[in-house]
Amino acid sequence: MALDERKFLILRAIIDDYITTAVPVGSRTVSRKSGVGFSPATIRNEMSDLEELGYLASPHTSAGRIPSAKAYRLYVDQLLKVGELSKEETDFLREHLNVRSAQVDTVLNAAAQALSNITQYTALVTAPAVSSMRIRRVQLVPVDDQTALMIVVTNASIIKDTLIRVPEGLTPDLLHNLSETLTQALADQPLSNVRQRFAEVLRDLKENRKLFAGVMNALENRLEDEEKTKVVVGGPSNLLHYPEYSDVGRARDFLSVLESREKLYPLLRTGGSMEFTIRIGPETGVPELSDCSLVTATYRMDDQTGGTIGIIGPTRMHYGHVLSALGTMGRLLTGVLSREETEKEK
Amino acid sequence: MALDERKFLILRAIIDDYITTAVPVGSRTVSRKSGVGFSPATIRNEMSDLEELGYLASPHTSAGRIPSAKAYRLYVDQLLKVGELSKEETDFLREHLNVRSAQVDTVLNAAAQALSNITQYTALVTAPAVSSMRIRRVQLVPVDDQTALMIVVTNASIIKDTLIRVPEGLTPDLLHNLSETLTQALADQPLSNVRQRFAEVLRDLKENRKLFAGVMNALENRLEDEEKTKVVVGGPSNLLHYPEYSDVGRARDFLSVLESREKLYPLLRTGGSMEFTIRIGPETGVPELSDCSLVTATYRMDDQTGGTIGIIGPTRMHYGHVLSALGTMGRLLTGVLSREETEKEK
DNA sequence: GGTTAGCACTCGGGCATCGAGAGTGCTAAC
DNA sequence: GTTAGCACTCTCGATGCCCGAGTGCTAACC
Repeated sequence: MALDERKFLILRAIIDDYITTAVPVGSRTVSRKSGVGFSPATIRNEMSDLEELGYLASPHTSAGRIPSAKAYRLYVDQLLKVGELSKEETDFLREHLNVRSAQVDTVLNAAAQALSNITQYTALVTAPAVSSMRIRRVQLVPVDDQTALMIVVTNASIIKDTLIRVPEGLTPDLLHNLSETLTQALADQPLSNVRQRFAEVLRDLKENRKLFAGVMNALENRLEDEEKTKVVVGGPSNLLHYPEYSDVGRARDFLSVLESREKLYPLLRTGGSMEFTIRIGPETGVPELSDCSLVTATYRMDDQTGGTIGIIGPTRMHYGHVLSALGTMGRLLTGVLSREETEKEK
Repeated sequence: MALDERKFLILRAIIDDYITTAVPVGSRTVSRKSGVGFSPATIRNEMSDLEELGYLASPHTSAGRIPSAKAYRLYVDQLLKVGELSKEETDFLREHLNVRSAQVDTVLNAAAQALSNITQYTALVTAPAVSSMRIRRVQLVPVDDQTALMIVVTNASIIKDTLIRVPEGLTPDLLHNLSETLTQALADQPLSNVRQRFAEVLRDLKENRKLFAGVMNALENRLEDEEKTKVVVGGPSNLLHYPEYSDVGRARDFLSVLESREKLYPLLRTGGSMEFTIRIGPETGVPELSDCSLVTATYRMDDQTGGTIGIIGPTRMHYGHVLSALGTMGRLLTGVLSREETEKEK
């Protein structure tokens, strides 16, 4: 059975109400709402239908009804009107993102903080994917006789650094020269090409072969590590405000998901080219999050997909507001991380 | 009134019991304990005295008694026997600390993780104080025409990096030379001396004065920032297991303290030269932590005080175990961070 | 005189009871 | 097709009650 106009209307009214109150909605409540000109009895019939169709559920006989995951799905797909963020809110986000330091880490932290503040849910932010970066420079810095620090400067001034072992007797000047060679070979390459380019360099090389191979290994390992690890969480305790988490057990479960990068990270792998991804309850695939929803968006870095930002909240979250907040933040982040030479820190 | 032998005995029995059960202790329970050869009635008299002296409190008439902060104070000062960690536990800590990466960040994270695991409380770890570090190298890496990345390599391979603005037209080679000059001037200096040394370098300098001044500013700002920010938290949700936090409101308050570096950091400023600092309940000075205790210890880096590690738990925490865990971890960290050339990553 | 048994008393937690309120589903009338 | 009415169900909060745990006091005991 397709849902007719009136069912949509009623369903939306119920969801809207439930999102703000977290209390099961009864027929009287819906009937009183503006825009619905029917008596409770009529509403009841419709609600009964909606329940049968799987959009509503009753916690028990004499409570009202609450929307099911299926209802939220419908809601975000068809009923949702995404508003713009208010001027104040946009300014709030922009301001919070305007940190002195140009360190990407700091920016991401600020972003998570701002998002969690503005939504009052929990924010997740991943670092830009390495695949979206290009190498600017590779620099080897001597640390002691046998160790050097390899520093990779990418666009957006992300730094990856690793200690590598070097043959003894390499002078700073020699390392500097090696750095130049490496930089020339690798500059402006996307990181995904590194292995290949490296192989070419290696082929043309006479001396220091071993060193270069070591550098390459270190580089690759480091990048893989990095890719997997970094998720910044903002406002983890925000969700404890909501009645969904008045039970400590649930709260603990939720928080322990946030502590485990392994569970968190897959959720933030961007699913295709969509601007937004919304996962409702069970759709997250994480049992502990079965009454949470996760909304993610991506930001870009120099026209490549950069990273993911997301909000976790109860399934009855304010999807509209969250979407617009993520949208705005995505644009802001894209701007900040891509600005390159356009702006300088003081 | 001084406490006689028997009062000590009884008080310890009560505290021991309460620490493991979290349930108010009655006279019968104490009497049944091994080592106490008195009837409940006698115990009652003593308990009554202890209450009058401020060591015990009764939640209400017909519950048992619970230890006061004063009692815990006495307990840790005089009654506590600090055991050694078991072989297994020591191995556990060592193993968890044995991470591939030599990055200090990673090590600190691992330490926090291991500590929270082994104690089942919440662990705090601060990065080594900048004052305890020495500069190994200063390196300027070109990023684009007007920007360079300044990298400071310190012992324990901590990296501080900042973008600075440079005059146009500086070639990589020139920057490299500048780096050499800086390194020679600053190498092996403790960071606290930097300003002074810098001034000397600056005096002898003819060209590039401005650039050097810029570098110096950037360096100092960066260091100050760093000092204030970094606190690694391990197992924040661990405390939610305890009945003290069966109320979500308390849990939220606690967690929000962990989220605020401002409240957290002062707690970890090491108070003097003590090996351990124990702050019980109100002694923390943070209202939200009034029924928590905080135990901290320090680790060293190259014979300087490095940073702080700490455990937050309920006031009825297993002080003995926590102390030995912190002691062991402190030694391990000191070892790892000071090993310098003694070991290399694969 | 310190120690202990006995006993009356107190208090909170658990449990059943009860009524109020909210909401439903059904039927019959509009 | 819509609505009013009504009986029914279920939760929630309040009330009262009992039980157990624990205390404090007194008097007896060693």
